Parts: sequence; C-alpha cells; structure tokens
Amino acid sequence: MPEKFLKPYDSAAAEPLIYQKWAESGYFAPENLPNLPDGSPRTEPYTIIMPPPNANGSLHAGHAVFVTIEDLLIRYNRMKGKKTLWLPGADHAGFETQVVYEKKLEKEGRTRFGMDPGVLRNEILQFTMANKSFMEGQMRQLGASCDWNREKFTLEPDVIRTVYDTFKKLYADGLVYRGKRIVNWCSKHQTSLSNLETERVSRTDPFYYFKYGPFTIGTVRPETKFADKYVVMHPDDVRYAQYKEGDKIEIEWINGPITATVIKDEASDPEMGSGVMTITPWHSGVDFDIAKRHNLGLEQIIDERGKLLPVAGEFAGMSIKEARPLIVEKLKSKGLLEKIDEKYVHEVPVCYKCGREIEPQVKEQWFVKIKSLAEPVIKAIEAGEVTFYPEHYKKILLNWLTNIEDWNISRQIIWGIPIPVWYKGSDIFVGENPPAGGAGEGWGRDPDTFDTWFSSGQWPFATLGFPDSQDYKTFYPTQVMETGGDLIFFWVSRMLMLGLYRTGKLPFNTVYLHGMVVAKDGTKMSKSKGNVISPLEMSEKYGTDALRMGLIIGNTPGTPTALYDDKIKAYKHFANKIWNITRFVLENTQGVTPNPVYNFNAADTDLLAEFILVAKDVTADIENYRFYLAGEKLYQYVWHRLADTILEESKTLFKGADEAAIQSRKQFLLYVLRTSLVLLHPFMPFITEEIWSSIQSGSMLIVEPWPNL
RNA sequence: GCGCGGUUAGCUCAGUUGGUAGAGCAUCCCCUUGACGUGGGGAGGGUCAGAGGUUCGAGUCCUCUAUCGCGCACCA
Repeated sequence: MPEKFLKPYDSAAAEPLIYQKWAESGYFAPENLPNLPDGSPRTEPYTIIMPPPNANGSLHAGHAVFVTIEDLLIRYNRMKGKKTLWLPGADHAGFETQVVYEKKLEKEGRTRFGMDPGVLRNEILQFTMANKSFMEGQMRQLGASCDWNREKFTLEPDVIRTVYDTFKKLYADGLVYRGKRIVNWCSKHQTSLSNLETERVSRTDPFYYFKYGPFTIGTVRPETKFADKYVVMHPDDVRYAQYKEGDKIEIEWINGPITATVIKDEASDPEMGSGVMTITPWHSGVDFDIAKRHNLGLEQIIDERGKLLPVAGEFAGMSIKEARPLIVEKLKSKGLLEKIDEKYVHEVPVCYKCGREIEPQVKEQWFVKIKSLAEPVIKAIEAGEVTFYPEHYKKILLNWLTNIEDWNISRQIIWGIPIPVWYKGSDIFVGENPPAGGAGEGWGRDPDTFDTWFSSGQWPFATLGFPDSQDYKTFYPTQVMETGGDLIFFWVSRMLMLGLYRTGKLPFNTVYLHGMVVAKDGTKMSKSKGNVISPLEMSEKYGTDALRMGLIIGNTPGTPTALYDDKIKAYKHFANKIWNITRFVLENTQGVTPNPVYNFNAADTDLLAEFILVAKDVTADIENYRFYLAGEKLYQYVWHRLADTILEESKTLFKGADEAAIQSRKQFLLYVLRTSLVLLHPFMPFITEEIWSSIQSGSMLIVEPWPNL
C-alpha cells in the first residue's frame, strides 16, 4: 500500500499537482481526448460556453457555483465518451468594470471626467487584464477542466468584428435605429441605462396640489414644472367637458404668467388626484408619449448633472434637492399651494449601481427593435425547443419577451466596444471606418459604446468563430447554458434572440439556472455586512472537493443556496472517509489482482446489484440535472452503506476461515472502490484522481469511461 | 397593474412520472483503542399552511383562502 495512505489526505498539497497533471495531459481539449473503449474516435460533441466572469475583482461564491456545476457536466460527459469542450472566457464587463474603476479612481482622489479617453481606456484595460489572469488562476484552483487554449476575452478583435457584423446586419434589416427618445439617465454615472439596469424603490414623498389656473394639479416633482404649458385631462372626464383640445388659458405660474394649452389624452387618469395634470415631456416617459401623440414641443428643465437650467429663473443652477422646498415655498407665497399629502407612497426608478434616482432625459441614441427578435424566440420556446431548469423560468422568460420594449444599446462610457457609426450632418454611415475620404471630410464618430450585453448576447457563436471556423461547425449549437437565474433577461434572453437572428439556430437547447449563493441566515452576502464567504479561502481550508460538494448538495436550480463553513467542513470529513475507505481496502486486498469478470458469491452479487442500482440512479440524476440528488446519493452510499455496513461486515468476514467468501469480498471491495471513484470524479475530481493514481498506474481518471449500466 | 414562486422535523432544506413522510445540523442515550474521533450504533421529534375537489390512493394533480417572498412595468 502506498505510504501516503498512512497519513491524512492533504488537499492543499495535492490539488495543484493534480491540476498540473490534467493540464499537461491535454485532455481539456476535445481533439486530444482518447478514443472510445471500442477504439473508435469520439464524434458526439458536448459543448458548454462558460459565462465569462467580469474581470474586475476576484471570484466569488457565485462563480464557484458555476465552475462546479459546469465542470461536473463537462467531466461527466467527457467520461461518457463525448467530444467535450468547455470554452472559458473573461468579460470586460463595460459599465460594471467602469464603475469599479471609478471607485478606485475616487479613492486616489481622481475622476474619469476630464480624463483623456485614451488614457482612461488604457488604464482600465491594464486593470482588467491583471484581474483576468488572477481569476484564471482561481478557476484552476477550483478544478475547472476547461480548454484554456480556446479562451476568449470579450474585447478581442474577432469578437468585436462579429459584434460589428451583427450591428450592420441589424441596421440593414431595419432592426436598429437611432432615435431621440426618453432614456434612463444616471446623473452620477453620466450615461443612459437599459430598463434592466434600473431598480425600483418605494419612497414616501410629499405630494403637492397646486392651483394651475382653473385647475388643480398634483405632483411630487414641482421642480420639473417650470415649462409646463400643457394641461392634460381625459377626453371622457365630464368635469372638464367645457374645455376643448387646444383651448388657451392664461394662468399665473411659478415665475410669472404663462399661456397653457388644453390637451385631451387617455393617458390622464380621472381617478388620480384631480384628474388633471401638466406634463414635462423631457423628463417623463408618459409625458413624452403624450407630447408625441399631440405633436407638442419639448423643453429640457434639468441638465445631465441634475441641476436646473435657466428656464427655472431664480432657481437655475440649483440641485433638485435644494430647489424643491424653495419652489414650494414660492408657490405657497403666491397663494398657489392648495394642500400637501405628506404620506404619498410611490416607486421611483434608481440606478442599480449607485441607487441615485434616474432622471429621464431625451437623448439621441441607438435602439434595437427587439420585438422582431423576440418573436421567433417566443415561438421556439413555446414549441418546446428550449428546456429550462427550473421549469418555471420558461413562463417568466415568455412573459418578459412578450412585453418587451425597444432596447437602448448606447452607453456614454468609454469602457466598451465603440459603436461603429459615423455622422456627417444628418448622414449616417455604419462601419468601423468612415466612408472613403476619411474623417477629414467631416465625418465624426459616434462617441458611445455598446451596452455590454449587446456583445455578450452574441457570446456563444462569437467565441466559436462564427461563421466559417471548424469549431463553429463542430460545437455550435452548444448543449447547455448554465448561469445564474438573475441573468435570465440580461443575458440568456439576448443570447437566444441574437443567436437565432445571426445563426438561424438557438445557441443552446437547455438552460440551467442556479440560484444565488447566500449566507447561512438566507441574506445576501455583502462586503458591508461582513458575511462574505470566499470560495478560494474555503478551498484552501477544506479542500476544493469539499467546497464543490458543499456547493452541489442542497443546491436546487433557481433556489438560493446557503453556504457556510460547517457545511463545507462536513464534506471535508467525507473526503477523509473516502481516503480511509481506500486505505482499508488496500490494506485488506494486498496481493489480490482485480478481476473485471470475477464471479461473486451470492452475498456479493446482492451487494453488486445494490450498488449498480445506486450507480444507475446517480447517472439518471446527472442526466436530468439533479446534481443535488446525485451527490447526496453517492454520499449516502459511500459513507453509510459501503463504509458503515459493508466494510464493518468485511472485518468479521476476513477474520473467518471461509476462503471463497473472503476472495469474493476482496474482489467486490476493489470493484466498488474503483467504480465509486469514477462516479465521484465529477463531484470531487481531485481526491478521486489522487487515489486513482495510486491504484491504477498509467491511466487518468479524468478520461476513465463512465460505467455502462 | 402584469407575471412567478415559497409555506414539509427545533433550524436549513430534499422529496424525480401520485404508491406506507427523508437528509444534514441540533438534542438525548449508548458504543468504540487501529480504515477513519474528521468515528460507530440508537432515540425523540412532522395532522406536509388551511379548506374543498379528482383518485383505490394526494406532500405530489385541480380550485379557493391565508401568509411570506421575488421579478417585470413610462403612473402624474
């Protein structure tokens, strides 16, 4: 028996060496995998495109979950004899990374505003690349058996080329347009945001009722009302039947007399307040739509920094917070304040990064006519072409796709893929370079970058070298997209839409969405709460195998998973158990040569049948994405059946004199140990490979065939 | 407003096509000197949120109620 089994398993020492062995074997790459047991080459592809982690920090528990689940699937399918590719990547993560970098700048007493864009871009690139290589090391530590030679970064030239081709095609097909529309504007980050990048928070604010000529209007935002010269009511509201569309009314307002125009529109809710409202089309989506329907003028009241413009008269230059009480005071002194409802509860949109209120602004930006892309995906999903784990995400996604709004893809940040568009007066040219003649002839480039999800949405085919490469032909469409449930709209939906649009095929037919990893008390892990569990620390402390089991067992798709020290510790104990089972078996089978076709006696035949049932069950569970059950069943069998019962019985048996029974049992123990290691490998790759190297010289467990049951 | 979930043992959660309620942790008792104390054996503990229905049979399917939560959405 090898000496090492006399000491406890030392995961920290063993793991890096095992990973190195795997890497050197070349088995991470599909073309290097050995032939099938019958000698034929592998043909059936199995592909997972890794969700590229944002290269702006270190790996967190969520990353560890996806690495564990995807690595499990990959190892399983590799052992099943598939031509297996797990393609890793790293994401520049546009706005996300820029926000992280801005915080770093802030700490250094600097700011991005006023910085030379080229210099800033370069700084962030260096920051990103440093994080990228750091995180790659961490993924190796977690045992990721991905093909590093095929790794992709989202800003590589061929990825950008694919993204530009898609944009050109969308433009040619009339599915992307430049429009002057209301966008979600964050006055801190100085960029527009998609609807998904805003959140809604409940606020209690005073709701003011003001006299507006003969009417009473209500508002929580008096600071937007300076230029309000349209008064809107529902066409069927009998209270205001005497007023006709287009009537002009002279009224006294904040900064003096104005002429108001009556507008009749169904957007006005007679139940709300007095049933009359004034509109501020530049700073409200509803108002903007009304203005558009009635062809009304637009005037900006609040600037991009959230300060009042000269139209506010004496309040110009003030922030909203400063100005609001002063404006109310002034209206009150003019006798125009009717009443205040102090307890008005409403929801306001805020920037998902800084929590500042979104200030809607009218901007000229690029929008995707997303309904046209959504429709074929809706049909495909309804036809059952995509399987979701958990199943109910199908309904959630369909609901979202059905109610989808045009997608704003321009961002006013530098960290991203520049939009390939040139302007000259009212002429638009779509291309990476200006039309012949060059920028010298008055063509100016669009200063914006793409929403990072616009490019990420093309990831499955962009990474594989669409449209001509051999990899694309071999590995697309991929088998499964495994990612966090929070990315269902941001990413999964866009991959489905853009993938189908560009390649004519859905990029994957199975979507597995894991739940968020939370602290033991069920709350979100956050640095400020100090309850963050670092997967890398856990891996160092208890071993990666223990961490992986802790992340798999009890983790049903779509449900938050609690991760805590004790849980991982329990699986370190399990690793120790496996180690000691091996020790017991090796001690008691010295001199016995495993015979793969041994005829067990009746008792051991029963044990074999029982084990085969477990193995079949585990296999079916993995095939059906029930990893949490598969892991638990293996744990139960190996510990509480094999170790607690079978090994204990064997002790008595071995002390007896029934040589035939002893021989049979020894053969059985060797068989069950070896096969258990195979079954456990996708879950606990390190310790199983380490043991395998001692009992089966010259072969590696990573490519050992999965038992054919 | 629209949509989606949860409610099972003290705690955290499983429960796959309907077939006598499970695990881990916690609690209590006992055992064990060599595979492993990172151990072993055992015990207590649940009218599966409530009501009704379908069924030979319901934690599982249907309806309603209660309650907690989540997502999406341009409500002045």
